[in-house]
Amino acid sequence: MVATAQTPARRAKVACSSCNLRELCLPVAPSAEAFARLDALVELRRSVKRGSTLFRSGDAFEAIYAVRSGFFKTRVTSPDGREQVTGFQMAGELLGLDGISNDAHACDAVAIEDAQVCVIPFDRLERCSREISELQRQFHRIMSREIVRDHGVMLLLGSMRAEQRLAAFLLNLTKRLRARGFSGSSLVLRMTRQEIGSYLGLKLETISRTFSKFQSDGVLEVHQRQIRVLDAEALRALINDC
Amino acid sequence: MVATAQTPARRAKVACSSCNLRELCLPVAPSAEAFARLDALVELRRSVKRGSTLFRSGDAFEAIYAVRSGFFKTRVTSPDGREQVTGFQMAGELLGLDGISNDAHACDAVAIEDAQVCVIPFDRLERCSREISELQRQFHRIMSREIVRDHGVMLLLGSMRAEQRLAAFLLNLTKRLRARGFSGSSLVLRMTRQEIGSYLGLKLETISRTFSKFQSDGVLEVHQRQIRVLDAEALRALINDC
DNA sequence: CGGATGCTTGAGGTCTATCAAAGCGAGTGG
DNA sequence: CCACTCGCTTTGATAGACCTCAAGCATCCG
Repeated sequence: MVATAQTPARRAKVACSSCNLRELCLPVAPSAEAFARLDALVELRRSVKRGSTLFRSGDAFEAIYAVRSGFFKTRVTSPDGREQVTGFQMAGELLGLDGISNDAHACDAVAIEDAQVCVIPFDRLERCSREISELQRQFHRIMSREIVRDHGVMLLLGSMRAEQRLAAFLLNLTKRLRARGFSGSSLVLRMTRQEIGSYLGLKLETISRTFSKFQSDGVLEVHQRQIRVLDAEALRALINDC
Repeated sequence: MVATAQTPARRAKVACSSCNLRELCLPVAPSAEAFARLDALVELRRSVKRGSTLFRSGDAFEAIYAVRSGFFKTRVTSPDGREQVTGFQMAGELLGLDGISNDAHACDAVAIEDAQVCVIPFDRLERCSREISELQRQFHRIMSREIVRDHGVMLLLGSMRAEQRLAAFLLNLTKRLRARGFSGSSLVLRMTRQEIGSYLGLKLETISRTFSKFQSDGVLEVHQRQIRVLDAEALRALINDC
């Protein structure tokens, strides 16, 4: 591992007010005055090399993180080593909310490609959100959105079959990519079949087979991790019909 | 439906400071001054008859609710009518956090036995938590705990088999009952096999069969909804060993 | 008492997991 | 530059867990 791989800090100029992700991220500031205060929120950035962790279950909770670039997965592990991917995070999304409850992180956050995050010290965020009610509201919204998202995953895991799960996964992914200015019909998966499978409660072979089926049905074009969505409507129909 | 079934309000004297659930609930107030302010948080109580809803998906979000007595389930429903129970809530637990994200509730909360809740208007809670940092922190802890809990359910749904799921469910239930002063070795289920099954991603027949297996293994004694845990260690072993 | 609701149990079917082998692609070192 | 290796993916054959369908039983309540 190279020395720079884990560089914990980089004193680059950090300013939420001029960040092109601010529409998607934590700080929705209404007034100029609020924005000025917000810029003090983020202390520094941190780079995380592909394959290494931003934090691990059990680590002391100090800060939450906003993904600036790259891609993460979060996972929980049971005592006996069962592993479950609980989510994939891309630019503008927050990591670490699980740590608040016990002052210690409850999952691992692993970069699945080289990434950079903004470090938001949590005590500072709480202090700030006591003074800027819009920030407080936005933070609450984001936590709530995470809860709603998790409920959606529970619905998926509890009641859908393999094809429906993968369809839902792809539609969710393309929606988030589209929100970031990508086409949404053509995408490169950043995660392995195994990671997708873990997230969806399926085995990697099942993911692979389902991709193949979608391809032979003319719904997708699949070349390894290169995916082209040919018939998004068919994916949507899978979920909404029976 | 009876007129009293949906009685929206009851102007009983409501005071968190003298509530016997305060250890489990939202308001952990450190100072007497803080407690005085907290008592203004809860506006009123509301009774919910068994089978009727506290709120439904789509309802405008105004308040969160603390269960004072009774038992709730929350459920999400997909467009095509698939239903997933996302949780069971007992005294001292909060309901409605899902509504913050969109100013509208994202799930249904159904009383599965006659219940009473404290209504906590959300704007008031936010205002209050801007002034009492301990309340703010506690509220954040509770939201975070909900996220961590959901991740645990995802692990369960994504990687456990029927026996393990039911074992985990029972252990969770007895733990929460014990925290409320009940024995934990003997309990009465408030929910049907179907509701348990929905929560665990299984069919009611599978729940029934698994109960029967636990009984023939000498782990449980089952008489309909009357459950006696004979060998909690065996349940724990099911989850922790492969 | 009789109907409604929920629970139990059986038999057979389906979906997904498991095990196994081969193919592809990217990166490495000779 | 090519051969090699390693990680990831694809595909097949088989097995197992859970679902589906169906019937009968228990419990509650008007």
